[in-house]
Amino acid sequence: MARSGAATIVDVARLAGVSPAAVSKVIRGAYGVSPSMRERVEAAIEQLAYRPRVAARAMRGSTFSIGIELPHPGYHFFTTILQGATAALGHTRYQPIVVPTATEAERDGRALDLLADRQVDGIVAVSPLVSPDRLERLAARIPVVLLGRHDRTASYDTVTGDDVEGTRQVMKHLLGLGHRRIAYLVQEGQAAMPGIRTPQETRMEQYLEHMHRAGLGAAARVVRTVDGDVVPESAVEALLAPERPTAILVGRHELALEMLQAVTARGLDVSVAGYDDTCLAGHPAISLTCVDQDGVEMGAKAIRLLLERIGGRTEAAHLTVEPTLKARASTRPVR
Amino acid sequence: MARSGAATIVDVARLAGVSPAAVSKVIRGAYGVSPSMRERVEAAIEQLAYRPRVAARAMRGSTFSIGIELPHPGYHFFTTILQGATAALGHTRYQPIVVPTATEAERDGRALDLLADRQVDGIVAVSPLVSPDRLERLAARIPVVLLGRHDRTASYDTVTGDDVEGTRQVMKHLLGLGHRRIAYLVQEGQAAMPGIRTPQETRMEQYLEHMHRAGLGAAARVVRTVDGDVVPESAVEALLAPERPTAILVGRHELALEMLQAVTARGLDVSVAGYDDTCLAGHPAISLTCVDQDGVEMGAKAIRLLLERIGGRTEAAHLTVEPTLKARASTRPVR
DNA sequence: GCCGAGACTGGAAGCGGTTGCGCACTTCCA
DNA sequence: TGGAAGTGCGCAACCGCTTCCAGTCTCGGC
Repeated sequence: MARSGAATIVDVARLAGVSPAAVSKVIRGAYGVSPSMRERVEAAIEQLAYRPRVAARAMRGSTFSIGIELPHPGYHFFTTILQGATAALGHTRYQPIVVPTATEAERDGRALDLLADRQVDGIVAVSPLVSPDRLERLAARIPVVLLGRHDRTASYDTVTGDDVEGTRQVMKHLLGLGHRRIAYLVQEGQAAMPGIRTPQETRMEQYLEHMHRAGLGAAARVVRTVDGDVVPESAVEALLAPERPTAILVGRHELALEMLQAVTARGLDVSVAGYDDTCLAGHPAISLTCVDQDGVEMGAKAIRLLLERIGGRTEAAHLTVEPTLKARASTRPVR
Repeated sequence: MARSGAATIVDVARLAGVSPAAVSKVIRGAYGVSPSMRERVEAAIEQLAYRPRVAARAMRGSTFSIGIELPHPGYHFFTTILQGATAALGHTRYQPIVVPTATEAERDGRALDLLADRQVDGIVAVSPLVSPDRLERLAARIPVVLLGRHDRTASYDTVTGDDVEGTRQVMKHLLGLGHRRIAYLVQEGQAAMPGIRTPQETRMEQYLEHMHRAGLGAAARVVRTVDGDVVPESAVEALLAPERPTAILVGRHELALEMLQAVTARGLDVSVAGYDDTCLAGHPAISLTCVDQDGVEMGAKAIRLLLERIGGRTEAAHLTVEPTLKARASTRPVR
């Protein structure tokens, strides 16, 4: 036994009367072990409660772990992706490890480096704000799947909600209800990253496009809010002052809930629609219309792509997940 | 350069014209390096974009990582703890890694083993359902802090919400509003683990205690629901049938929201109070009365205890976080 | 001028696994 | 019966970093 008290592969080998190399083969299910040896080794492993150390394996072999980079664990949509991913990993030999990017400073991809330092076998990243060339460099060494990126590259795979279609649906819905003065609320910092097309940016562009096509280009109005959880009073005022829109489309779920609250609190008849669904959007007391992206599906697809890459696929894959509009009480016909 | 393309400590040493041992000392900030050597080494590190591999460090030294075991990332309260923990880790040299326990099967502590296999320097676990002796064994090897455990042991630290005080406050609130027929809704599987005192169990006991003391022992009524996110129709029926209580206390936030929804949908005048606060509980359209536990504070305290342990403390510490009652519209005076 | 203390620095031995390769032993076919 | 092919297993060399320890160099005090 080593000093730490835990058994090593040598202890197992000694007890089973075989070489450490043989034990290694057994635990990896590698070729070239007789049933009798396997049996003895497995008994020894059991008896010593042996567990291979990930670090030692990583020195030469594989860590059998998938790194998931998750910004802002408090956002419901992101945890949905996480659920899908961990579920998809369930019956494989790979383990998920999550690195939360808590601070703003880490959003630049530092968290991805941390995962690379851990020599994970693949990375699922939800970071929309990392520069493409940084990702290129990373993907050259480790399989990487990006979620929600609209840039297509050969070096990493992507899984993206169809923001064009989602925006089309919700705009059609609002226009169909008779709305003409429709505003768009977007999170600052999400709409203007050079070289990166974030989902919120795409949605905003599509919003403008649809307004234009409906002959409402002059009525289009984009309000930006700071990067954070709350809609500042100034943005609310900007939107709800007289000459206000009759409907507001919001780029991110949490902000939509806030906006809806602000509208309700003022007793105004302004429709609000958002992106991403949660159980609370469906709560009768809230009933927020939104474009539902299937996060579980997205997480699962990301893992599938990653495992394919690890399995040897070299050409890039780009998957799209179709959103569905959940029309609820927060959007009403214009009076 | 190694085959993987990334620089190793030897590459840095060669470029800087020093020994690998010297580089190691520089990156660890260890004693015994001259300013001039440090300078050269740092330049070489910069030039090669060198990053030490966690696995190799783990072989002899420390991984500088803290493992956080997080059940059910979708529950808001848990992610709050995570936020507090990662924030507290912010300016240390330690990195958080999160292992989500997605499936029911993993709740028995398997996730803790996975963290141990990674040789993390410490573990924060939110798992209420792991047996104490399993934790003892783990804590003998690695510093462990448990959240929300009411069992006090010498081998691991705990951070716990004061469930006695929290229940006292909400019961006083309900009794003060004139409620007499108060029921308690608890998640099955949380209230009857041998040898483990879960928060929900403690709250239930306190509820019964307060009912008794108020001379309402006969009116006390505990309804159990299955272990999951939804309150099954049967439990709702059991609670809301004629002869129903005038107030319902719920052991977990998500269930309280559901229960409130069921009550509202039926147009009944039944007060509902829950545990844990979220921004949505405070949403005017929902306005759920609840006992607010400061998850950020709990996460931060857990990290502080862990760092103390890593720093050498040997005697156990048990911290309590005081909850505060957020009285809202979901609890009203009994008619 | 010598010596001991103190400040740096590097050599080499691990840490616990994996892997390439060779050896011994069987089996198969001519 | 001989040799080729195949199977099962172990030796030893890593993987990249840390740590122990010994060696060198400097410097001040006697």
